[in-house]
Amino acid sequence: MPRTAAPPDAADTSLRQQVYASLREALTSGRFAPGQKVTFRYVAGELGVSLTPVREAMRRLVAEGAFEMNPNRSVRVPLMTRDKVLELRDIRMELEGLAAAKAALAATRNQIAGIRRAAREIIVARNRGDGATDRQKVREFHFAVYAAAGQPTLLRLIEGLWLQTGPYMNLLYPDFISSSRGPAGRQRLIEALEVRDATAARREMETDIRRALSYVADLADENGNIAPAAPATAGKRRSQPTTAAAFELQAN
Amino acid sequence: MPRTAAPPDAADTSLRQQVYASLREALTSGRFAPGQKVTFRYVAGELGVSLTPVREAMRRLVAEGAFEMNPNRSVRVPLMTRDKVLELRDIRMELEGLAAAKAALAATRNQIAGIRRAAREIIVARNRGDGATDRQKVREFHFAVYAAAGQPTLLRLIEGLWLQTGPYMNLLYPDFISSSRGPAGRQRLIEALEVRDATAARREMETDIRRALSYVADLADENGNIAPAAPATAGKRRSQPTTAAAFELQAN
DNA sequence: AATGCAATTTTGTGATCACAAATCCCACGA
DNA sequence: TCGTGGGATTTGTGATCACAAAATTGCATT
Repeated sequence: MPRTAAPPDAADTSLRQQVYASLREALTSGRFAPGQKVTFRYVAGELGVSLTPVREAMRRLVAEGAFEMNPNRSVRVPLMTRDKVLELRDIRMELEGLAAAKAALAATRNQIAGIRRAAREIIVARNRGDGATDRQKVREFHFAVYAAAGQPTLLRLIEGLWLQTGPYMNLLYPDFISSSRGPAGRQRLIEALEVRDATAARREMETDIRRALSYVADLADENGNIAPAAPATAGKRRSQPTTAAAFELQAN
Repeated sequence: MPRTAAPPDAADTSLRQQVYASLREALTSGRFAPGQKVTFRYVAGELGVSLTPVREAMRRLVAEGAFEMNPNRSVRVPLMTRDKVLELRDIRMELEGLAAAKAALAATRNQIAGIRRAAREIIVARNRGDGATDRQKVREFHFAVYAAAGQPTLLRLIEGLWLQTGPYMNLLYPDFISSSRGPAGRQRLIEALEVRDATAARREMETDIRRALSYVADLADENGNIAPAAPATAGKRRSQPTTAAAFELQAN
């Protein structure tokens, strides 16, 4: 079937957008291993669509740095190196620090309440030992702050940066959580938002990011590589166990 | 013809990449007016290629914010508003300030020489009243600094931001240049790079960007719009003078 | 002259086809 | 046992086709 009509309202229901959302979700939830090759036809087959929307979605992800492309024109999940982590750390400190500062000046009472709620849910999930929910809520907490800044371009840039660190934050979560210093920093950040102290909000956000990504950088081996040099191909020639669960089209 | 072989070396010779480069050039050189509608078929016809590479190139530019897409799925050059300029100003101060600081720590003697050369060429062009060369050299000066930072992800982000401000910097150049404070700031920046003073380099870069974009923001009318609310369509139905020179495929 | 409204054209989207470059596989020989 | 070469397969790229939603035009009526 060539197409299905577009509902009157609803944001973007194009297949391209759904494929994009699906791949994003697959990346942030760690469904693809770093270094893994991902072919257009594999994704198209998995999602039951033609190559066209897959190509556009994957090209966009390549442009965003979530995938990388060999000179031999094959697409893979980027391998992380110490240098790249340190670069991302410094960029994120700037941009997410800026967003926190803006949020301190602009956040509404409702937005602060939402941020506080996310902070509570992190504690609950962590006490239960529920890693998946923990990570999800940490993400919600951060993006609730960034959304409160009310700067759409800034938000878009930050989303792109999270997408690049995403697969690794999942992979390294166990090591990572054990070094966490707990909810004190988030509490101080929330207080800074309440009293409109942009400088303090920025400082707390920068400190949090510096700690997290410096920790990740220290996990690098002597060659500067961070995760397993795991090859793996998702294009499956030679059956391949296909242990990874197939992913599905996301409605956006 | 379906394809032409790819040279052994050379970066990316795909049509998609060439179309992307062509549109980028057209945007930064002000060949498209803000608010102008740009259709896939128009670009494809102008460049003599099929829709496929044009779609991929333009979608990427939409993702980067260089084009924007109506809910009715038509692509246009974004209109600039005061709020957007101020947001871009603050983001660029952070990122380009960071790049300048990193450049101060990492720039080689050769790189500094190249930066100094660009600074000289700005002066020459400006004295000649050659606006086009002036703008080009200003761009080269800045990107020579950013390249010296040696941070590929940071460089990519900055390029995306310049692409968003690009069409307007051209449009507003005459007003803009009259308010410029001359080469003193660039000279101080170069000196900071030479003595490896990251703090001073960052300060100079931030000051430069703040001044330039604050000036642009002040050009907004009472509605917050900056450039002409010029409609215009490049899809040309109803002949249209077609004053704009056709643009060409770029080799990268 | 202004305003609806239907017919026509334009335009974005997705599927499919053709082709060449990469990659893989397997047999063959040192 | 370890390359090595050549044929088969996979895979990205670009062109083309089909279709529906939008935009535009043309005409009729007030």
